[in-house]
Amino acid sequence: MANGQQPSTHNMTEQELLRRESLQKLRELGIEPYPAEMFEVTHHAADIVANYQEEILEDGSKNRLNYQTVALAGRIMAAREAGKAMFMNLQDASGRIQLYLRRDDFVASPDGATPEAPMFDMVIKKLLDLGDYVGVSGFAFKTKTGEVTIHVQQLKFLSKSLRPLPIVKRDAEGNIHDAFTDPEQRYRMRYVDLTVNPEVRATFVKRTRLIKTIRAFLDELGLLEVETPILQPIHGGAAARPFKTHHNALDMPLYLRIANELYLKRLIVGGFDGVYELGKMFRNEGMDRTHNPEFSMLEFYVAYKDYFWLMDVTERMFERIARALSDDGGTKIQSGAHVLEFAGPYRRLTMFDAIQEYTGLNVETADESALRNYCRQQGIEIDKTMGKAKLIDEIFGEKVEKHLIQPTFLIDYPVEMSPLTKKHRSKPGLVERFELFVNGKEVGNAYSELNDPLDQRERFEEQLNLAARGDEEAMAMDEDFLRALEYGMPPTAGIGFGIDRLAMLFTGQSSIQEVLFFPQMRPETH
RNA sequence: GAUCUCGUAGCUCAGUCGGUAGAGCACUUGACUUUUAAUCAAGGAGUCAUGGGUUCGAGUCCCAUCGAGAUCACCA
Repeated sequence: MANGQQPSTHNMTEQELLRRESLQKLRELGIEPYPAEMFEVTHHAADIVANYQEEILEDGSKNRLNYQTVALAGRIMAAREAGKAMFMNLQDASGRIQLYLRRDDFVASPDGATPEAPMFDMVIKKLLDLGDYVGVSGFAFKTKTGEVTIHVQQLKFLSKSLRPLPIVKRDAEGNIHDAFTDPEQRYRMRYVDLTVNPEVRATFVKRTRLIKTIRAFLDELGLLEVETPILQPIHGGAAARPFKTHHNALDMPLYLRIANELYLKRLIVGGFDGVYELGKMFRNEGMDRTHNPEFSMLEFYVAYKDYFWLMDVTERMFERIARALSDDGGTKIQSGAHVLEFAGPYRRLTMFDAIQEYTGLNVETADESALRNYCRQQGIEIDKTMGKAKLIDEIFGEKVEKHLIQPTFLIDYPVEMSPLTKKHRSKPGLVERFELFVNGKEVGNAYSELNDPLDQRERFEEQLNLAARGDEEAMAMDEDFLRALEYGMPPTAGIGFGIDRLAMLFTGQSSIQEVLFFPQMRPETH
């Protein structure tokens, strides 16, 4: 405690009290449980386990060939006493390795051992608890059961753990016993989750590899990584409700960005050929297993390109991600019952053709009332405010989306739903837009960007009409963005991906909370 | 936001018809100098999420609140 107060101990559990007593006893013995000086780590558990070598001599004895002097640091995760010897499992960032300690090795230990409190019997056997961080030094060997083990000659406390960790055990068949599984506790105490559930750690390592792969790909493509404002005076670029805040010095409202699209396009106006941003977006909407109020997006914009070019680039990027994240370096990813193939080219299907294929309905020739009848007949929820474009979108969402398992580009959307997208070069009423669907879910959204400033102004005005009719998600007029377009933006292709969704896809997780270290939670009540 | 399910020891979970709170691991004490879900013996550990109600009596039945999960609605 900062003010030197002792925390009250009256509502601590038995085990917490015992650990505090152990801490006190260590101090009384002159052993500092939280030493300041660094501990020099020379090796990591996984490397030793993987690379230890020994040879059998002619007389049958063994000769250890490497790791004769090692120092490791980590948490003690298991301990098995065997008389005057002891086995422990040490867990460091690389994995686990077994430790072997003998009483004889600690009889004359310089580390605070006294006749009244021998290092082994008193300190190691009694005052060392599971979860403590220790530094150990010794040599590697193989036990007679064949497990690579560190024969510990010195042990140093690095940090005492005052709370018992959940004990997760794994038997010889690999079955996990007493796993720490309660999602609430796992998300609230991710540090505990990461400590005891190695597969959770592996998921997050994969997430980072996903992001690094994307960065490398886009850097090689020659795009410039940029940062744009998170606090925006006008929230634009997407249809969503924002978080609102207030800047005191300027005495003005600000919004946490729901998208960065309009800023990235300003940079294309400014003369950059290609830019990308990886960052957090914030949307003040409902939460469920695919939505968190803050989430990560990748957006990139490239001048002189169109949406066909983006489809090619997307195929190459996804193939590379798959190779980086699959277990075998291949392009296939197992996801539930499906094996997803990320080697391109992906199927390209117009929205109208997709609906025709999966419903038999020709939405191009059907009029609004025919679509309404179809929806009613199929039990698709609709309301009176929905125009033809919205009805088509509803039919697609209900009847088609779930069938798009293998990566599929769905192309050419009605103009009404895409206020920032260039009109189709040859199909009236449509825009040059695609969404990428994988595993029945949308993972990316792209288009040939609208760069006609007069057309863009009309689209914003249509949005204002929607807002006037009560649409809380309609976009606001952004005069500065229009001014930028009036100066001239080259033809540009742009695309956005939900990074968390990609992380879920490539790690086989069905909840966004499993790919966010700290998903949003209601406050704990004590 | 709606509906359903759940909340019991540090962890994972039992708890029958409403009748003194249970197990395994973890913890404590003891035995064991190559064990490994170590084993063996003994022991301790609980505001049954919180607050009300019904009842002679509530972990159990009822109501409210808090938290979580699932499904739906909205969205990426």
